[in-house]
Amino acid sequence: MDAFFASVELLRHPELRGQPVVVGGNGPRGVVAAASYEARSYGVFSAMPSSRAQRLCPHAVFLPGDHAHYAEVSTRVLDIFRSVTPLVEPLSLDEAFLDVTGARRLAGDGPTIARDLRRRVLEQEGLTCSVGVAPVKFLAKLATTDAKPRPSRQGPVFGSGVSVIEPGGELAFLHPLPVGALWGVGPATLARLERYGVRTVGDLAQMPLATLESAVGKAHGRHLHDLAHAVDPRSVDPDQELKSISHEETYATDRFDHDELRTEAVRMADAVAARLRAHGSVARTVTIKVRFGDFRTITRSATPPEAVATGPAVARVAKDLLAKVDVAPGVRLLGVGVSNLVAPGAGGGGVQLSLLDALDEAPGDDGATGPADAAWAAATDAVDRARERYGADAVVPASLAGPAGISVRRRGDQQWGPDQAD
DNA sequence: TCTGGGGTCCTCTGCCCT
DNA sequence: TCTGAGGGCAGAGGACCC
Repeated sequence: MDAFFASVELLRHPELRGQPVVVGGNGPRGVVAAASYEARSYGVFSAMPSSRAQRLCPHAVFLPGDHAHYAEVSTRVLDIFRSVTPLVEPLSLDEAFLDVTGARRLAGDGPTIARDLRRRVLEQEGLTCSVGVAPVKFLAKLATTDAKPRPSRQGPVFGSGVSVIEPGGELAFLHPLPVGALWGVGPATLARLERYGVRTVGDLAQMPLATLESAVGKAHGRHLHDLAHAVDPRSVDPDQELKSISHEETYATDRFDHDELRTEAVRMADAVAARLRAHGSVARTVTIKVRFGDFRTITRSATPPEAVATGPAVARVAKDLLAKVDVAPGVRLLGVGVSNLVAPGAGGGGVQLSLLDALDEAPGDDGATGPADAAWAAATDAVDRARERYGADAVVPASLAGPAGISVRRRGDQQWGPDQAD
């Protein structure tokens, strides 16, 4: 999708058409999530600090972003894709790979399907998208970039919207590109490759595999070597397994108080655990992430004997980890995550619950005393049902519910940085 | 200048066990 | 009993992606 979040906002705010529109965090630590092509012509791009975007384009309209709405639109667009082929692998809210090999008899060749999809997305959702057609995944991705509109001083320059790499034409397309265009070549890898005089993908293709492996590591080197020769054995996988779930937040001002951070950890653990249960999994590993005021970032993780799935259980481990962190320098960001996901009761990490545990420890409000998971199993189930019916804030950990109540942030509520008043 | 949130994958290191 | 090698695993961090 082209400038997806900004384009969706323009559908809701048609009066803003033709103006530079920026979606993202508006606070001092916010970043740009998406910029319309008008804004891009001023040098505003995704992931740029909002403060810088404001300096570059002071008359731009800044919108806070609405993750839930974008997810809804994304689901409808994916439905359009799935009407052509079941082999749709979403990459993010605004990108997906489609394997249309089996659809060609009914729907036409790749370029025909691409043009048809573009037309239908525009007709049904009012959004433009760009499509790359190629024999392998990473080339399709590069072709998509090639098909996208380009910002210019005079406004966006629209291309055909469809870029095709025919079988046999892979290397002719690939080798003139800058090596940074390859997936997996970020700033660090680029710097290393430049030391070897590698500028283009063609340069990379000529580099001996052993040299490349010693430059960037074995696995990464082999991978880049394959890509430079247009080799990409990955298939389109519509059932990608989720590996981890996390929730992190940057604060508008640094936090120094351990108790306050503990409460924050409980809130995040609750949100993560809710998503974990919605996914039908339990987790073996809990990780916390702490970013200090000087941007130094540490992670601490633990794999308790029993897998966890409830807010109090995740919070218990997170708080144990947090207790060992010196927060005196000031905490800019705190995060709680779970990984090593397994099915409930699966080997090596089922949630083994003991009645003695339940009797031993009275359920606390925030897991501070280590409430037994057994006692929480039925309650957690009820909490999930209540939230499903009455909203995410219907039931919250007691430690978070002050006299005036509290708004519990959920996924995407603060996707692009803290608010001004946060 | 100042640098979000949610992910995946890889590498390195230290520890434990054989 | 001690020591070193090697494998497996957990933990930590880096790099990268959208």
